[in-house]
Amino acid sequence: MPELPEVETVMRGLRARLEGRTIRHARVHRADLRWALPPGLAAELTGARVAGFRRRAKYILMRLDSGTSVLIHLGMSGRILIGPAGAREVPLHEHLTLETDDGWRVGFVDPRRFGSVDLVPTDAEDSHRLLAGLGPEPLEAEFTPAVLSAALAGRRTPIKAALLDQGTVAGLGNIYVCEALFRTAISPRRLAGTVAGARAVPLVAAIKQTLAEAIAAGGSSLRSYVHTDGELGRFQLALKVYGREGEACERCPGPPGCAGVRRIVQSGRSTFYCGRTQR
DNA sequence: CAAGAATCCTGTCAGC
DNA sequence: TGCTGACAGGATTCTT
Repeated sequence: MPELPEVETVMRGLRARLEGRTIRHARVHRADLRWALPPGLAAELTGARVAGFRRRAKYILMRLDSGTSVLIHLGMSGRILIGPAGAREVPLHEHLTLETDDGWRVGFVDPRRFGSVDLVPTDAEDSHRLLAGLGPEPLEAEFTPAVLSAALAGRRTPIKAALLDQGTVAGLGNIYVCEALFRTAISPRRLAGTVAGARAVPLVAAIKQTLAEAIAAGGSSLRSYVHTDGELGRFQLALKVYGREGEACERCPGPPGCAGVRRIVQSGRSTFYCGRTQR
């Protein structure tokens, strides 16, 4: 749900509210998420001072002064709600609530419970089993055409599936893979191995641009996803193909040349693309 | 080994 | 209005 730009936006919202603050109370309302919340979570958080934040792929890491980091994954439907402390009612599907020393409450809300929260030593964050297999960060300098080419070479899965694989590049999801492939006019059905080499150059650029623009717009925000401040992201207005089945593709004059944006299913997920210009 | 399907869970929306 | 089925931003685990 939240992909890299949404997670980045949420992480920045948390940083603005929590960095440097002390957590006065922490309470777990429900522990059976994708993975069970660690039994010591509330105790670890209570009284801790928040040192800082970091994002890796679609994960948020909240570093505590104690030397422990809180690893947060929003799954498909996870959100962070921030408001003034003191409300007596726990919002529906809020599984974890924090209260800060300066009077704010921060809630982790996740109806589908595909998200998770875990603890990891700050000096070994990247060794956590959920982070250990991740590919390069797409917005960092380490993500180059040569690196992507090496990851795609020889693979016979569709490029769509290869880019959704977090070991190829970390943080892309269904929306931004569709958008980046549209921008580079690469068919989502093309075998990944054939994108290694020359085609990887514009693809890397398009991935970086698409993600950067989405972050600048505060994410895409379809349906349930809401920012920490409760506002909806604006990037959905800029989506060219995702969720636009049947609409005219902006590169095509329309029928009879192009039937508009198509939707197909690849490995169980919807793919949106232009059948005429994406080859 | 690698690729695709099944799976976890709840909410929403379209169609009848 | 109410019911039913399809579908949803993810990522692991199970089957071919």
